[in-house]
Amino acid sequence: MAHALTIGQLAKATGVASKTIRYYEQIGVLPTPTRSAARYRQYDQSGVQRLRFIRRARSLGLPLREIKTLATALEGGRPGLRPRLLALVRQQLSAVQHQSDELQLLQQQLEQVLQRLLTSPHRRHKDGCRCLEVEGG
Amino acid sequence: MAHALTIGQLAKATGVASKTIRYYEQIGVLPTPTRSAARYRQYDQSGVQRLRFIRRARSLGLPLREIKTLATALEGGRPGLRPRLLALVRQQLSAVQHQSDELQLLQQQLEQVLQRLLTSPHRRHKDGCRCLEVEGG
DNA sequence: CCTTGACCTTCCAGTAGCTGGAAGGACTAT
DNA sequence: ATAGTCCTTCCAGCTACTGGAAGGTCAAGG
Repeated sequence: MAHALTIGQLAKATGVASKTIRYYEQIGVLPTPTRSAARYRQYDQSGVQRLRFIRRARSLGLPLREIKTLATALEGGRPGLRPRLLALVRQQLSAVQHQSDELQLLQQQLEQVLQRLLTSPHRRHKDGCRCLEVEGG
Repeated sequence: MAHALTIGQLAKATGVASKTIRYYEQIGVLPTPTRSAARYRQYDQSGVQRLRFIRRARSLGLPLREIKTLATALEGGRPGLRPRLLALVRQQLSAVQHQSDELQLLQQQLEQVLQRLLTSPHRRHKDGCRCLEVEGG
């Protein structure tokens, strides 16, 4: 095979650790590649493409379970990919917005705690430590 | 023992599942409680306090490993608690801010993908699917 | 006394997405 | 031949729980 990549070369080309690539294969997110005589994995450009797709999806926060479905549909050129992807992205977007709200609340609470720790006198905590208490917590 | 709570009652009082309480005990975040003749766990008000402290810390995103240290120091009334707590909270705050930035970027990327999915024509993906590509991704 | 149902006990296993390490084979350069 | 770096497999661990099986306990009702 011309231009066949070993797992290490694929790892370098994509910035994904070899371990992670094997793991993706193990759980079926990546297809099993061909092997050399010495049982080394051999990848080509389509392997690079697929791995890049997976990482983009991961970086958007999609779970591997979903990515597996998507990537398989993609490989097979099956229809219904776009609606599924659309639904997933929308869902992910609202999850992210929710998470963002939570994180903002968390930040406020942490700032509150920080202020209290900095300003309140050094009193003993006999009745349980209230030093982490927050409004609405 | 007067006012001894079973694990289920503690669970109700704090809103933490019994399973989780046993888990906290198992990893040493909660101390081993006294037992009744039938080996039922017996909790008192200090158990409630400590569990509440743990949940507040968890809700601030602190890892159980750190909480274990804090809670133990708290129990023993050991000094150096405040500086440690202060450091942890500051650290957590900056982690949260970082996460918040990432989340915001993620949101933009998702919106970008969503727009593309909605507006671009339905073309075939022969050279790998670029439908998830984003600026700076 | 016996049963029913809700509680409690322990232990084992699984979740998500990797990461680390051990033990051994393969390839390259000297 | 040997050193060093790659590759292989498998097993274990991480976080913070959660689910389930198999069995003991307790209070109430018939």
